[in-house]
This record gives sequence, C-alpha cells and structure tokens, in this order.
Amino acid sequence: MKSTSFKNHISVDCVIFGYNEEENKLEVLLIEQKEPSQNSSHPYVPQFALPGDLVNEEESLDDAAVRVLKELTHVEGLHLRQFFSFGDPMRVKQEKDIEWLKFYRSDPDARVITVSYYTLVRKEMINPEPGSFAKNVVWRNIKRVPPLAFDHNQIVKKATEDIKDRIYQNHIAHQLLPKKFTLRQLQNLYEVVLNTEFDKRNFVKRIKKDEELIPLAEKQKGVMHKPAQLYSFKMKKKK
Amino acid sequence: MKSTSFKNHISVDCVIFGYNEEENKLEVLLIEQKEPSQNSSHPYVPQFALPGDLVNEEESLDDAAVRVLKELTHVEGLHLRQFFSFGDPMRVKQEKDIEWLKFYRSDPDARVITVSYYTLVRKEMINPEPGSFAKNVVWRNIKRVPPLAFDHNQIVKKATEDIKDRIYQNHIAHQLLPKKFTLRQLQNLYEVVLNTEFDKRNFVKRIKKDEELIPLAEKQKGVMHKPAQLYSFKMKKKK
DNA sequence: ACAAAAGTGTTTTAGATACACCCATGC
DNA sequence: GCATGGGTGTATCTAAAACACTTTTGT
Repeated sequence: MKSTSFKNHISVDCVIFGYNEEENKLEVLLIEQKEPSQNSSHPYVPQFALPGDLVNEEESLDDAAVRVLKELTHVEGLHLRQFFSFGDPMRVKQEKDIEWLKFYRSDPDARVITVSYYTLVRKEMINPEPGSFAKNVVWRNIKRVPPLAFDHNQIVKKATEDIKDRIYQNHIAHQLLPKKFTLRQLQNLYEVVLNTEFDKRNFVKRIKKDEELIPLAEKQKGVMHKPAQLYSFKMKKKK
Repeated sequence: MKSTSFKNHISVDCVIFGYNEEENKLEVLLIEQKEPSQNSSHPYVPQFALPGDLVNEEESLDDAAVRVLKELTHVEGLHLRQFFSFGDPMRVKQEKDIEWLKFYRSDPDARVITVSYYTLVRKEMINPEPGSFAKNVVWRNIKRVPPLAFDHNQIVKKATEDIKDRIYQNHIAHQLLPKKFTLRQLQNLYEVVLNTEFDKRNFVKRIKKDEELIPLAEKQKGVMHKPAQLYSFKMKKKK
C-alpha cells in the first residue's frame, strides 16, 4: 500500500544571459567543469555546463538557484525566474557525463530532476569567478553555445524561447541599460534579445507605450556623428 | 568533495479542467483521499486533492503524469502540459496532511517536489472512476474550488492563469466541441475559459483568423428560437 | 403574438508598418 | 567636405471595439 521508496536528486540549473552592450550580443554564462582526479580508468574530457547543482534539504527551489549560482560563479543579487523542469531518466546517463558524476556525486547513478531558472543581466554588472567544482567560468554567445554537459543545450534553448515571450513585460530594460542611455542603445537591446531588427521611428513609438522615457539635458559626447539625446527611465504604472 | 546524499521524492500533479458545456462552466477534477486506517491517534479529515503521486524510477515526468492520472481516476489519452514545479520544503509539512502521508508514504517526512501538468478536456468525454488511494473523484467549479491537500490550491490557481495565456494558440477548441457546433457554442467556450464576454459579431471576426469554420448544410433543431447554423472545423496552417 | 436567441455591417479607434531626408559632430 | 549615425513625420493597412435591428423558430 505504501508508495515505493526510491528517491531522486533534485538540482537547479541557471541560465544567465549576459547582455554585452559593446558588441550587442547576448551571451550565456557557463562553467567549465573541474576535472575529476585522474585515477579513473576512463578518459575524461572537461565539459562546459550551466551553473547548477543539487538542492539542499530544507531549501526552497528558488533559494537553491540563488545559492548554487553563487557557489559556482560568485554571482549574486539576481532575480531568477523558474521556467521548466527536466526529468528524463536518461539525462544523466550519457557516456560524456558519467566520469564527472562518479567523482562528484556520492550516488552517481541516481536520477536527477532539474528545475531550471533564467535571468537576463548586463554582462559587466557581474563579475563571475569560478567556485566549487567550476574550474572556470566563461561567457559564450548564445548563437554559438558549445556542446554542454547533460541536457544543458536543451535547457538553454528553452530559456531562449521563453525570454522572447516575456521581453515586453516587466520593464526588462531597466536593469540592462545604464541610467543614461540613447534610443539606439534601447533599440539594440530589444533587437538582440528578439533576434530581429526594427525601424527606429516605429520602435520608439511602440516602446513609449510601455516605458516613460525622460529626455535629459545632456547629449552623447565624443562620437563622430550627430550626438544622440540621452534618456532615463521613469517607471510607468502597468495597464 | 562529493555532494551530500539526501534525496527527495518527486511527484506529478495533474490539473484536469473539464468543460461542462451544458452549464457553460469550467470544472476541475479532484480526488477525495481515502482515509488511512483509523488506528491513528490523530483525527483524520478526508481532503480533496489533485490527482498526483510519486514518479517511478526510470519513468519520465511526462509519462508519470499520464500514469498517475490513470491510476487515480482511470482517465487516459489526454495530452498533459507541464507548467510549473513546486518545491517549498513546507508544502508537505502542514498538519492537515501529515496523517495521510504517514499512512501512504514509507517516508512521510521526506520532502516532495512536484512537477505540475494541466489539460483542458470536454467533461463528458472522460468518465473518471476512483482508483488507488482515491476514494472518490469529483468535479468542482473552478470558481469554487474547496480547500485542497498540500499546496494544491496554489497549483490550480497557477494552471488557471497559464491556460488563459495560451487559449488562442493550438486550436484548443477542436477537442472541446462536438464535430458540429454553433457559433454560440464556440463563443461560450472562449468566454468561460477567459472569464469574460464578447460581442458576437466581433468574436466571429477574430476567431476566423485562427480557425477555418465550415458551414454545414444543417441547422440546429428543436430550439424555441431561430435555429443556428452548424459548423465544423478545418485545420488552418499556423502563421 | 410572443419569447428567445440567431444573424448580420458599419463606423471609429488604435496599433503596426512602410518609407526618406536632413542634421550635428569628428576627422 | 565627407563619413557616420541621429533625428524626425506621414500615409497606409490591419485589428479591435462599439453598436441595434431583423429573422426564425416553438409554444
């Protein structure tokens, strides 16, 4: 009558999108896994992976995501959004991952269900440094994500789709631009996230419905063309 | 170095919305928990709950949702959509739930993370019958959902929000109306899911962009008013 | 004849799209 | 003076919303 008693590991994985304004690119934060001890009989090829790890006892999923991100990358203070859970029994059974699991998990054969989170942040606002089993942290263009550990490529893909659906909500640009910015900077951000291009006149008309843009008594300096007007945001009440 | 080894239970919960066309209501399928043996020192008050149970070893989350729904309600053949995971450590620690857990779980104190699914189905197309630890199955209007076990009220709420965001996608009406239907039937369905009302002229104009409606050589019969034209759907290619 | 819901079009408003030329600066 | 990107307005199209009277049936 009682339910069978096997249990699972629960992990969280974080997809941190970094907005690289200089090059107008979206990048994703990856860790490079530390190599297990080389005593193993199997060859080990270090892999890139999303920052993610097991959830602790008595810790909420949201809290775990924040903690794990901090432990592996020393990045904190971000608002992470849960978007999907991945639980295919085979997701931790691939050849490429078993050596790593053997070394880092007391029960390497255990099934792991992962709850995934993402956020979008201005790349230079965070300064990731490797921690825990991360040998290194790297940014990679989302258009050229390398093969990742486990099913992390699939997770990145789903996060990318999800963020597009939500960009026009929640004033996503507020954290991603400097306090003073030009309309071109704002447009670049939307274009790179949505992977498209807009007519600049039409773009401003649309964006002004969602954002109140305050023109400042200040202009761009040192550019080899007509200097752009600077703006700042004012929070608009939601409709 | 190795990760600590405690584990968790994983469950799935299913929010089955039933469209009751007669009364133009949306209802949610609940089970009534079987009472544990009365040997217990604690009083037990049977509760309503979503159909849900632990995921088996080697079973995908999607498969588990399908299986669990079948075991508890004998309902099968539905397409369930994953929408959110709930993992608050306290979600299985409330007084109201501990007696049930003690009886039905070999490890009643274990943490349970649940992955939630929903679907929307024509109520009379399924014939739920209780199974497993379900003493009974009942439909309840989504506007009057009783207090449920665990955090299931929260799960229902989130599913209700999510389904509204997606009703205009994926031809949701195709499974929910009879092969031959009137425009009023179609409009009623949208109105009850979105909890709103439309002007019938405007509604048809809008819906015709998503759905190709084929007028049949047949009319409603036996009604005490002008009989309505019957239609059927033709799948339109997505834009 | 009455009650009930079906059927039917036009006008107005708002949002989305398409489109091209002049301007201010650094070199 | 030239290269560079900034700044600007209008016309068109499409979608959404508001709105009321006539028709057909059963009783």
